[in-house]
Amino acid sequence: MSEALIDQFVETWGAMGNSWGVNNSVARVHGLLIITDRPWCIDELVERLQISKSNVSTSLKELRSWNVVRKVFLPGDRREFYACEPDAWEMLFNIMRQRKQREFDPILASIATTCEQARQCPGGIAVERLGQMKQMLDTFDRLAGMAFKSEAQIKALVSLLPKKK
Amino acid sequence: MSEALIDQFVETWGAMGNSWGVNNSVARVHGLLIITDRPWCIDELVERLQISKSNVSTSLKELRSWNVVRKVFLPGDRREFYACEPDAWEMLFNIMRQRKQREFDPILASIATTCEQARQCPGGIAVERLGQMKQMLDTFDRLAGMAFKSEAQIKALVSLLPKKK
DNA sequence: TCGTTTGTTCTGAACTTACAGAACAAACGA
DNA sequence: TCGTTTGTTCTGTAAGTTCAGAACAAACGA
Repeated sequence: MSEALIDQFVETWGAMGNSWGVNNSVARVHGLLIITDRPWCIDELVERLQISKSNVSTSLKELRSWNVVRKVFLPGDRREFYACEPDAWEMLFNIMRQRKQREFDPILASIATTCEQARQCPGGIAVERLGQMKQMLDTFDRLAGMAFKSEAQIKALVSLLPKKK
Repeated sequence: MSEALIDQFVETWGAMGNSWGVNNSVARVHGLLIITDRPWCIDELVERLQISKSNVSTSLKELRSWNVVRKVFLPGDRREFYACEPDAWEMLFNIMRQRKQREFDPILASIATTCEQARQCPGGIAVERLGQMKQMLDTFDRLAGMAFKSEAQIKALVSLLPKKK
């Protein structure tokens, strides 16, 4: 019975991954590690999720690159086990940090360059609009920087929010 | 010369779309509308971006569904023109609202259900962990709700942030 | 040393997505 | 009315992604 609930969560997490550009297998592996809250080795994951070993292997590599999963060595077992980051907020922050670095920073840099060049030679370009965009992205950048630097405060702040409904 | 700068921005915006799960053509059309800050009709877009009319048409439809582009009628011209939302922050908020609705809310609902069911029958599932996840998503939900309700305040707040660097 | 266990990377087939061009539909003017 | 302009939807192909299985590599014990 509870197996079905696990599946339910794993599939939901997979769907979440899908809408956020994360490969389905990657998200499913992650979901399983989250919901069972214990280390799994590759073959167990293959068996449980019914996907190939290569797929599991690359998915775990990906998850480690996001700092949301780490290797765990269990005494007396040669196999490598994998466990997910135990703190949900920490997990979220790790993902956001990585995404920002990989997907946001280069774009901000590129737009800053364009903005600089446009100042010299306007032409058909809407310099004002470009500036507005740049300013918005800068603000985003600053906010993210602040949040990542004072994670603890953010979490504390969040915990003070009025409770649901 | 400035044409090249426009291209530069359009490609950057396209890349941004890519990393956030938005189709490249859609993002490029959007980028062009943003950076030139004037209404374009379909054939102009076809000509300028060198993509097919069908592609432009569906891209515009998509952009309208995100509330970031709207039809504009120019007096004395039968054609439909398209212009993007003039305020960058408004644009961002519109996108976030839509994405939350489409991609976040259903998942939160699904996890809430799982959470409820798990309370009744724990089994192999880590109820505590599931609760933690749910709580995090709830917080996110609440934050978003607050932000969307008091958009003006958020913008005001943001404008008070210490300036860059 | 060699065989076994464990994990990673490569390869091609299956599936999915993107998109140009064709077909179609609607609005307008003659 | 019919032809022209404008815009949308359909269809087949091309391009890209995903993933199982095969090949490979490394670590360990005998």
